Amino acid sequence: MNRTDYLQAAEAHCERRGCKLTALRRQVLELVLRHQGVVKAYQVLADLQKERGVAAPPTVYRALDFLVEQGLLHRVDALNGFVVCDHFECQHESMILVCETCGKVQEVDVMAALAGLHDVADAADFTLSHQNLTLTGLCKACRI
Amino acid sequence: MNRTDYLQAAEAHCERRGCKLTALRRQVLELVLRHQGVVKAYQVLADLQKERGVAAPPTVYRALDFLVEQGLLHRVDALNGFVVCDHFECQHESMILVCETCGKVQEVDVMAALAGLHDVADAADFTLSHQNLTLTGLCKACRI
DNA sequence: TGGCGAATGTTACTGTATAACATCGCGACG
DNA sequence: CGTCGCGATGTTATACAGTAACATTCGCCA
Ligand SMILES: [Zn+2]
Ligand SMILES: [Zn+2]
Ligand SMILES: [Zn+2]
Ligand SMILES: [Zn+2]
Repeated sequence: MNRTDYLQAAEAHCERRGCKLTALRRQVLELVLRHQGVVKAYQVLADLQKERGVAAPPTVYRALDFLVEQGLLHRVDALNGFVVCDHFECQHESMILVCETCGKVQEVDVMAALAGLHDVADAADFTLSHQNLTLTGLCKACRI
Repeated sequence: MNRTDYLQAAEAHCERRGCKLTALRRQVLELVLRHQGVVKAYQVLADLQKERGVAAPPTVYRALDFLVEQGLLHRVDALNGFVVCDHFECQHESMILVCETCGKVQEVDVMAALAGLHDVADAADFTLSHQNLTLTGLCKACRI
């Protein structure tokens, strides 16, 4: 899916969910899309300032929070960052693989594998919510 | 295992690994042990200041980093915090369950369940390192 | 047109983490 | 005994991350 299609789909997605991808939110989403991999809030803020002169942290945090809420981005706790989700339409829990060497990030589907974790949690009398797991390791290129 | 035994075991553990649980590191570990559940670095810093007057962030961060390195603590990224590991002797990957309501934390053993995640990562040409997963949900008490 | 609620702007602050450099303490070695 | 080296700790300053609180604007609807 190219960037334009993505943004259009994202807008429709928000619409369906009863909220609006405003100009600002869209702009922030575009800025995140321009990077590959994880982006930090203050990087987005800097980019935003380049485009519109002034901008303060709450502006970008509010937009990022919104986008995460809508499932367009995932937050990556281990890196204090955000990644674009390219299958926000389907209901899923995210599993994000972060290469320790090059920092590259990929999201994989993990529904099945999570079953095992749910079992373990059940055994501990704990009800899991939706997860956003970040796993670290080595990507193909860096494994050599 | 009571606190004294724990500290003694921790010291031996470090010794075996070729490094030393110095007085400062031991003091920080004790401070973490005094809390149940997740502790934040700046909480430890405040406690440390109460005990020895002055202390700056690097002092406590260095000690915490050391303890994590030795496997005595796990870092909980999602909360910017740390928890004591009470089975640091055995080789394990941690899975930490955090209740979204009361904030209570428990670590469970998860070796088996991780097999599924390793399979998924393999399929994505990714070699997992040791993991420190944080899963959120509701604990027994808060599920009602 | 006026009023309401959501979104955004603005200021100021709290919390989290690290860089860089100074100093200390202690064992190895001549 | 010095003194060299090195790991641990102290100190200062700053970078990075996130939020509270309040002001203002904007778009929609009565
Ligand atoms: Zn996703
Ligand atoms: Zn890599
Ligand atoms: Zn553990
Ligand atoms: Zn609970």
